[in-house]
Amino acid sequence: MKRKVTLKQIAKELDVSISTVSKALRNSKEISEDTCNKVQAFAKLYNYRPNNIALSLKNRKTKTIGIIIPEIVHHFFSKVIRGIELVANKRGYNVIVGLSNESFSKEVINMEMLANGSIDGFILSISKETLLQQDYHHFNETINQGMPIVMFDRVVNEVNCDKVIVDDLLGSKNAVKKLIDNGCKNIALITTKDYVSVGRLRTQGYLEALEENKLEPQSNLILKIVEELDSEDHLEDLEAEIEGLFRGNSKIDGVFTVNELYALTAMKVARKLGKNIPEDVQIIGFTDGVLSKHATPSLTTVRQHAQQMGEKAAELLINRLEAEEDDEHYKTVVIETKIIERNSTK
Amino acid sequence: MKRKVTLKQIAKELDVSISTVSKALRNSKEISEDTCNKVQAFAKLYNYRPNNIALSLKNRKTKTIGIIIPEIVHHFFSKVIRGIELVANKRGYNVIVGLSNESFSKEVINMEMLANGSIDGFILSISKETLLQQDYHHFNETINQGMPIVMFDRVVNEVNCDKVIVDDLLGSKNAVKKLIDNGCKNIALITTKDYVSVGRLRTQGYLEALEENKLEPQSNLILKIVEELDSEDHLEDLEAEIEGLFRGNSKIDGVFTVNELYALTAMKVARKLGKNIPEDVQIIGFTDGVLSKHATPSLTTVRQHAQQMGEKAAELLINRLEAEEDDEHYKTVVIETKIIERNSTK
DNA sequence: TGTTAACACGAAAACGTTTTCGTTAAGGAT
DNA sequence: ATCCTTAACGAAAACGTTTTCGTGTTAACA
Repeated sequence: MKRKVTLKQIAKELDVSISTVSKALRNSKEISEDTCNKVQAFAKLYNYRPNNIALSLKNRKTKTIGIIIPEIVHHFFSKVIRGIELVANKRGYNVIVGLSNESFSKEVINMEMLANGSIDGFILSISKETLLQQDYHHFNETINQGMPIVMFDRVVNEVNCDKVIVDDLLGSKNAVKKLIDNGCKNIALITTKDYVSVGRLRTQGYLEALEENKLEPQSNLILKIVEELDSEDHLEDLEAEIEGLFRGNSKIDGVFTVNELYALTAMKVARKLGKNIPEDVQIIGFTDGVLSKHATPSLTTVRQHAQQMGEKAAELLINRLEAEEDDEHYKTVVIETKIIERNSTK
Repeated sequence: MKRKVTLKQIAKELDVSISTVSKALRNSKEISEDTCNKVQAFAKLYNYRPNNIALSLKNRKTKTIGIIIPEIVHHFFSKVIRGIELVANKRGYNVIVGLSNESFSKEVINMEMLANGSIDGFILSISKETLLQQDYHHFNETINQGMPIVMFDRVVNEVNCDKVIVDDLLGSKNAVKKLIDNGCKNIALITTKDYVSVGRLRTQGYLEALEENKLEPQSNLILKIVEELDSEDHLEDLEAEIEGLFRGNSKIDGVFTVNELYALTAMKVARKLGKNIPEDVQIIGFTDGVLSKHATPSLTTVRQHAQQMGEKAAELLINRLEAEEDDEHYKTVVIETKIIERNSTK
């Protein structure tokens, strides 16, 4: 087992100084061609690679991006990571991942672990608990220490930084419009509680679409799911809630949901109640994940371009990291959504 | 914007030496109580945190684990990551992710980037291209340089290291046995080409189950899909292939597939051909992902316990990293599979 | 012969820690 | 008055780089 070889060892072996070795490897013209060749040959032979940690310490930058997301077993977030990784690697950066698991304290701890020199900047999406508590001091402190942050998807006005978001409002509005254009008169909304910003915005899009089409919003058509039911373990409860919605309103002929799972469950319930999709009820879900494409019938969805979001976020961060002077002007990039028509709508 | 404060700055400010500050912060009894308090108060005020990079350089360990996986937008791999992250964080390690994208060269490059000091050890699953080329020198070189590797799922005998695998053979065998017990006489297999080790093993399990039950394997019941059709973009081609399988053999009453997607597609095709599931055809898929649970009918699967695999892999790696003397004896941990019965079987 | 310039290289600082090994002064023992 | 111990602290090395600034040698030139 041969340990990694260092400049010092090469220097000793070749009986020159460390500086000479370093310069020779970088083809400095201070060093004679002879010595250069000798050093390079030796380095190649022993497979010399500069130690990243030493370089990081010296350069005061790590060429590493920290990602904090609430959950990784999730199509949307893993696609974002892929996008980040793609451009990060292309530009010579590594990516280090922390999971907040939707918990405030894990988010804080993870950020603290990484902020102490391990990374150059953050790309993150805020955990639900943090959104609920509205405590954003850890973000602002990090930024104050000179470490840039780019937020995506779940963002917040209280923090001044670059952001990448989907146009939740417009995306939802267009989806609901589509249902209206397709002839739906009684469109139900299945959404989350309002403190999740994306839930709130998508709800707003729903309402605006109704309003623009002179449809009266009816409170008994709107179902706000408490977050506990989101987990895979409470599918029956979720199903029961949605069944309640349908039973309470037999005229429902369209459903818009803020995520895939709600949409699939709604389809399941509708079928169970003897309704045909899309003939009797048309359904559109926000978030285009794996489930939608393979559902029966396949689900019409609002695609978010998750990978593109990741790419954009990485670009914003790296540009800022490599900018000469720091730009106090923070951008918010809006990624357009797109309706993917499948078989759950006419 | 206040930059991160260092020992040197504290020392200067308090007019003591760097050593004194360092010791005071660690409550060394070499330092008077008075000085200790003063230093600690100052450090707290300025929110001093030791620089991880400097510590890494000094200690010659980074407390960071490198993960290389072929693909992150994949339920199985993201669950493994979650498992790794879980125990890594618990034991004070961070996790840095590299994606090989199933490419040999990206795998090599990613490993080289991380191996030069950024991490203490690897957890990885081999890319398809690497498996195809059977070139494992980068793994062995890494290990030779003293950096431990733990492989999971896609492993290979040519590399001597700790491994965590699912019992693909037994899992498949049991699944096929179940189909046989349920009355199936003509069981089709939809698998991948043999160079993917898991595909090969699962195929073998299928064959053994048949053999043990005195059923003759029929080559026209076995469909080996070329990897290109795996992607989401070639769903129709995949469908066509599977339809060919069914049309070529109308007596098929059971199907075992090596992944979820094949299973779902098989269900789709069967339905299209007027067959009822599970009455006419029963289906079991390997890999218990999101699709299975939400399919219609829901899919009976072989669960792999991906998160548990990640946890185990992380344990193995960290134990080795923190072991006093290095143990030349490498373990292979086998994670038991479990059949999750749903509605695609009787 | 003396001055200068080019060449080839080395010493040392710096990045931020921790730790070993002094060093100084005070105080007690003899 | 001398010796020894102890408390409290500082200097310096080490981790592995890069880079700035010497420095010595040689050759060219007046």
